[in-house]
Amino acid sequence: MALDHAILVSLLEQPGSGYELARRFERSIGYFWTATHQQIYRVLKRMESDGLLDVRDIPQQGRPDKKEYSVAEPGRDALAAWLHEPIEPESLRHDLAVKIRGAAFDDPAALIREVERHHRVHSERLEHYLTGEWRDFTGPGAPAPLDAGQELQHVVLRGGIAYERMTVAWLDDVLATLHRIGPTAPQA
Amino acid sequence: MALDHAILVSLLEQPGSGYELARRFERSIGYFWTATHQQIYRVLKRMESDGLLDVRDIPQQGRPDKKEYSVAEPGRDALAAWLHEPIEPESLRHDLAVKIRGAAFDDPAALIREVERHHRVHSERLEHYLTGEWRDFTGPGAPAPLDAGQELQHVVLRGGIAYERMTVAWLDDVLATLHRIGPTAPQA
DNA sequence: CCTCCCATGTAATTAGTTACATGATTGC
DNA sequence: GCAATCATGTAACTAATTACATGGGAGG
Repeated sequence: MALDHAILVSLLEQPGSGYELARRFERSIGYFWTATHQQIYRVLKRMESDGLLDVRDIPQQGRPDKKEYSVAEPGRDALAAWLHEPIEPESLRHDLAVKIRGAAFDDPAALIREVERHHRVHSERLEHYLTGEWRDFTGPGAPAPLDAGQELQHVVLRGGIAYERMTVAWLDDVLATLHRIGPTAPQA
Repeated sequence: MALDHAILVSLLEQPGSGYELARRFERSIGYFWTATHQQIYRVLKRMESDGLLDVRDIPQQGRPDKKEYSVAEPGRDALAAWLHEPIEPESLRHDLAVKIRGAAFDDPAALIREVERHHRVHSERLEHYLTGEWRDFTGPGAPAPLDAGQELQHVVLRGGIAYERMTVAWLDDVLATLHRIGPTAPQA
């Protein structure tokens, strides 16, 4: 149920509408948690009816009206409670690794294109993160010194950067391995 | 629906019972895909009734009888089809990162214990992977040269090792950051 | 005109988690 | 006697995905 908590954190950082949250889940928060707008609207509704969130109708001109959600006191308490209870170190779910092991029973060389595609995507994400880091934390326009919240955002971003760098390097390794084993007959 | 495919790969590598699969999902396959026995039994039943798997009843003495599943021809085809279609590079779901950003609205220092615990778990996983690598691929008892399937298993394991190493290093960074910002009043 | 952006949602389905349930054997 | 391992499952619930649905405004 960490989507609830991710929403609480995001709304504490900045109140906003379901649409805005959905966009954030494609960007900053989305670096370590994903959610679609359908899911977000549903959860917002539930959390609001549970009293964890407040809503305000905001009429707009030239665009549809929107509902701005913000965290109510009980929501803040719920987040604090979650922060104080331990969570399980999560395990990966990595489709591509399943594919790579599965390739032994098919043609490993046929995977090269797919791996190259993933390599491209992760390289782009890395570039994107690095640009954001420069803009928000390490470049000349960034605040200095950073406050606690910014330090925490930065260390999370550094985690994303480390992850993407590691992944790109591993995909290089995978490609080298696929080329090395070359075209082989699938195993029985 | 990658659980289906993970099961197909695992059963191609070695036929086995639901129980055995559940154990593998705590070990080798579990490094990059998780599943509980309940889920596995349900999916096995579905895949068998869809004709993707064959079952054989194996009576045993001194232990409960078991059902040994193996991949049928249509299952092999289904796996091959999946291997040839592109998948989305997956995004992370990282609870701890949510917690770290959330700590800005609570007491960051209270997270130190939790982060240390995660650090311990990931260090242990790293050790465990390295032991397995030595046993199966790089140590004196390992086969040489490796065949294509073993090469692919090894490169996936190297990915797990790289992931754990990266994570441990990042958690060091997180701990240093938490210590640096020290005890602070939560933000508005 | 067409597409993208803003903004909201419902409905149906699939996947995953948690709790409950049984029962023999092996080792301490 | 008690806990762990082997072996199988059902039931209830929660979470996530996919498809469908609407409608105005802005920009090329």
